[in-house]
Amino acid sequence: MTTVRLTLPDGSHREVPRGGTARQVAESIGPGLARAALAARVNGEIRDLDRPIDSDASLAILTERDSEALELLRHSSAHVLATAVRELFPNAGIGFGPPIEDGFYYDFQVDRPFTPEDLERLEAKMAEVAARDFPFVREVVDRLEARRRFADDPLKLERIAELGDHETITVYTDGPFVDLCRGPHIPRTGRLKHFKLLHAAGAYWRGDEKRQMLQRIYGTAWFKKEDLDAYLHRLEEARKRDHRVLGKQLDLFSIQEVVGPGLIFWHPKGAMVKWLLTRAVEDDNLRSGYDLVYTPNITREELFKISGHLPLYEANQYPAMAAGHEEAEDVRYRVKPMNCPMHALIYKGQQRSYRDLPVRLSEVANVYRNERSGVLHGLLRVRGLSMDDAHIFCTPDQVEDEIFLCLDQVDRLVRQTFGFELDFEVSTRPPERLGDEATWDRAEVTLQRALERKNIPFRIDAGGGAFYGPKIDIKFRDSIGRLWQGPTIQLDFNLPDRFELEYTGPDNKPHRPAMIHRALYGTLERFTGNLIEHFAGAFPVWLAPEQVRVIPISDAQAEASGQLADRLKQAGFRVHVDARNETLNYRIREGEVHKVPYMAVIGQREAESDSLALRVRGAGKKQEVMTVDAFVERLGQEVRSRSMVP
RNA sequence: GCUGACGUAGCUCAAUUGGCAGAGCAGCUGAUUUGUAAUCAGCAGGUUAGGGGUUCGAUUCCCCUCGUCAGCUCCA
Repeated sequence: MTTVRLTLPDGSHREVPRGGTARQVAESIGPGLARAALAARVNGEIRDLDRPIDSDASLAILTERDSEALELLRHSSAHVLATAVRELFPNAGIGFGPPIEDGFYYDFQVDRPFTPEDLERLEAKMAEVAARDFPFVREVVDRLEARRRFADDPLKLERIAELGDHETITVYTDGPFVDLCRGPHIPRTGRLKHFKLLHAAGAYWRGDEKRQMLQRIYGTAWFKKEDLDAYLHRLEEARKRDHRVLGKQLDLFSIQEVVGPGLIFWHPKGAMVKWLLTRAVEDDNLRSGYDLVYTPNITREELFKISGHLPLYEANQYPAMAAGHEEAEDVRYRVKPMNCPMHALIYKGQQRSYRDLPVRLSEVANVYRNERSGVLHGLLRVRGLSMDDAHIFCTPDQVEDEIFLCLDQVDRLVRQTFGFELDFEVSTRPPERLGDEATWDRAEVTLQRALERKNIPFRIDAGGGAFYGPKIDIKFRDSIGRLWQGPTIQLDFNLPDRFELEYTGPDNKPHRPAMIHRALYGTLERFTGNLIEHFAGAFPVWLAPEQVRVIPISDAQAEASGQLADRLKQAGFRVHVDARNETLNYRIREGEVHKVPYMAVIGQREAESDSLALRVRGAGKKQEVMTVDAFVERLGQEVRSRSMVP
């Protein structure tokens, strides 16, 4: 009898008969490991514990301590969910059921959508399936057999038809349920103990909105009860930092039903944050060699025909408006969804020499996009956007340097200033696009090479580019982990053609410039929303709408408090006095709840000594008494350096 | 846009099988003059998102519209 030699992670070796399993190895090491074993990593590939091993290999036994095991648990949980669904809804069609971050989902084709009561029943049924401790059994089948087994399930048949001829088709059985699945799985359903079904929602089959809508059930699963509880608690906590909740509590912004969804009212405090952010980016732009421009909010729609926005972007634009009084009736206007055509016109307005390039035009501009109603989301997805937009016109061989400049700005203004972790993605050509293939090839390569030269890791989002060019997208996470695109750097070799932009080269001949669209924050709306969640509403002092709240202990210090506030205002700080007829405790609490960075408490001692008792946000009772001059010095330093305090 | 859930005072939430719409906070008035996270009392606050229907009677049941939330699709 032949054996295979297995190398364990500690470098030791085990021999098992050819066709032996990882489970046997685990058993030979010890009963504890045998009980804990969930799967195996064989030559780097995760496999079922009971899958035979046919040749010498490296082998690691996976237990719940391995992160891969959690993914397996969730994938198996999805199968258990499907098992439960088939028990209660025998006719349900079975779609996809993958593990996802923190959980899993499964898509079903059912006669009616799932109700919250259905989810309760399904959860109970899942517990039952888990308790019966069915083994997950892997089986290799040929195409004919696969078709036969899933003959009554068109969704599965569609997937079988897509599998290549050389691909191994496997099915997994747990108790009464059989699924077409690549695996691997945990050994038995009994390992599933701590799970919860979270919600149901519609989801298009194959992610295609032209196809039928299936019903998706989301759930979460963990090895330990503490982990499940901690996760559910984390979801609750996240709700508290939701920018829509904080926006109301801190009176930053509102959205008014009479005016319409996706249109933001910036209240005084939110407007201050937005203004400070705008100043910061304009400041950086001017220092980085950009010029500032302002362009119209509406235009004859001819402009968007030239640019190609019509008809390619028309679904996202507001419909045309009738002509002004003195113009012919067939002249129609559009509100602008983007600034690029406007900036292209400024470029085109004069003869440009290669000596003038790059021309960098920046504008924090309001644009309006008719986003579909279901996608709107607080500040993170709106219809009226303030873009910190800019367009760079340069020679083709300046492109890479200009992209470096943009990446440096993003690093300085976004990563360093706010401590955001950045997540880079290159989005390539979409199905609906302008321009020829060679141009797209060149543009996509340019972007990737720029990131590689900067040693910035990135992912590829195939087909995610704009209609006029590929882009580097940079994403943020919101309070519950959803990704939102912030900064974007987009290459465009198409608009220069459509507007026939030119510069005169050293050869005294006309050349076509390249064009880069770029936004550092993305939009002020989305960026501010992300910032609110990032700081949980507690802005660093340079960004806080109210930096200092002066609190007299009693009426006797009201005048001294007013004078202190005036001095601080003269020094350029944002200050309010809270001399309301309330207890000191009440006013301190208000200041903390409203997340004011500093409270300056003025009692008799302070009033007499030109000093203040400083209470720092979040630091509790620990107060510091200092002179007014010392405080002004400290505050000024913190604001100038945009330091992340308190 | 699609699927589902939801919409009660400025905010957070109650209201039994369809039977007079309520509380806390915020607001206003008064008392209190406070040394670091909610002083006390009184007053006021509503076309129950909007419209239609069923009913003796609708916050409650049905239909339509608008909006919000979650997900899908789309996107900064």
